[in-house]
Amino acid sequence: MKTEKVDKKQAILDAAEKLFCETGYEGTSTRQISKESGANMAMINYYFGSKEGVFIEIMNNRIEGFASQLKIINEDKISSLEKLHKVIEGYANRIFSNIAFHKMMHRELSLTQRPDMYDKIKNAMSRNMSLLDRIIIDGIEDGSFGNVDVRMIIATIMGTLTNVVIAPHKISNDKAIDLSNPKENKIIKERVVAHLQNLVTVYLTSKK
Amino acid sequence: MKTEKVDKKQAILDAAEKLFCETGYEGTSTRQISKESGANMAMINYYFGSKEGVFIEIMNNRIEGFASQLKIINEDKISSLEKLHKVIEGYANRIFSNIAFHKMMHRELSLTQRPDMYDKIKNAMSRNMSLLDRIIIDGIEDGSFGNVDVRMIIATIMGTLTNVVIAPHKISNDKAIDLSNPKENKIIKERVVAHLQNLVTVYLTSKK
DNA sequence: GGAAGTTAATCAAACGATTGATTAATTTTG
DNA sequence: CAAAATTAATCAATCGTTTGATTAACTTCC
Repeated sequence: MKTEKVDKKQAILDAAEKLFCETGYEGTSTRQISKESGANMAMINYYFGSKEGVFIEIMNNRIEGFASQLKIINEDKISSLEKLHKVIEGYANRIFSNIAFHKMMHRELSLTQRPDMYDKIKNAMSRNMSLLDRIIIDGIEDGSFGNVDVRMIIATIMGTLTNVVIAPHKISNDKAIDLSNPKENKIIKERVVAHLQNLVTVYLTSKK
Repeated sequence: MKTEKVDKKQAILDAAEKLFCETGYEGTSTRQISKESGANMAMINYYFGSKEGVFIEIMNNRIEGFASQLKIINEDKISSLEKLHKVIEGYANRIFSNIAFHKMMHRELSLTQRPDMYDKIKNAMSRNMSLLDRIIIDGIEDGSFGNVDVRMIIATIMGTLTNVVIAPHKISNDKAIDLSNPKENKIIKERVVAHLQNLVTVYLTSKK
């Protein structure tokens, strides 16, 4: 037997993330985390100090690999429009492969309380917004794009993606979309990416 | 002294809504509601049966007046594009005048649990989406609009509005937007309305 | 019109259950 | 054996809810 048994520390993180996503931070008890992970209750405080420590560790792990992928795009020698298309695709990939976490992030972000985590998430988002900001402004300055409200364009791109994964959508008039189904997930992701890429292309190049 | 004392029932609803918005449903205790409202703890169960009963009552009251305003628009004898512009404005007005509630709605909606309320909110949103759906499809059929992905347009409209009020935005590079300031609230609202109206106009009429 | 009856509203106190956290003892590991 | 990991038991605090009693206002009846 090599590493048949995963270490309890990771088991706690996995279980906690799953539960936080499903029932929220306040709605999840340490006993639930203990049960779900198979670890004794005391292990939570042993490894992470507190319930909030678990939450913070989860957020830090997730936020960590966030900026890296997108930064590379901005250094490519491609047009502003192509950059924008790539960013949209990159965002969509990230969000659609971690829908539960993305929901949780937005949920906990909308609480006035918990200021340290709030700031951390806010800063991570701000960094991404700045990247988008840079790309669009470059496009305007080099004449690729018309003169538009940059911040609102960003709100449209991020808002559309978030709305599709969070709001309850229906694909036809009766059947609800199930994004946990990999097939549907892929279809909807490509659909929203195509829509957004098309939308920004038409809009940004319309009033040059 | 006429009716100096406001009704306790309403005081509980007001206090609970404020607290639910600030700290979430699970994060708010009945004792906090009692303290904030000035009503005895037992009054919560006396009037509403349970803490969840308070929540349900709040949601019902808010959702109630939701469809009425928008329905009227669809019966106007104006073009599809004008209808769309009016709906965008109507939505924005509603959301921007109840930002805290709108945040709370989205937050509690993103929980997998609490199925009855979830369904209620979902249905209310679906009704609004159907209205938008109808307007855009009419526009496509009578040749006013090009052939676009209707559901994604709706996601863009609702997503943009939600993103602006929920995500942490900055107006310049350092100062954060404060939507609780009536002046800023009005400015940002008009800005997002102008952006969305402009966006849908350009996009929907671009490929006729 | 005033005593008797009825009602809704309000209260302090307590209920059992659950919360996050800690202890001290035990087992596992290197 | 010593350090690290894990356990069951327990902690005080807080949770949502319920209780029984009291107040105040309104109805009914003679």
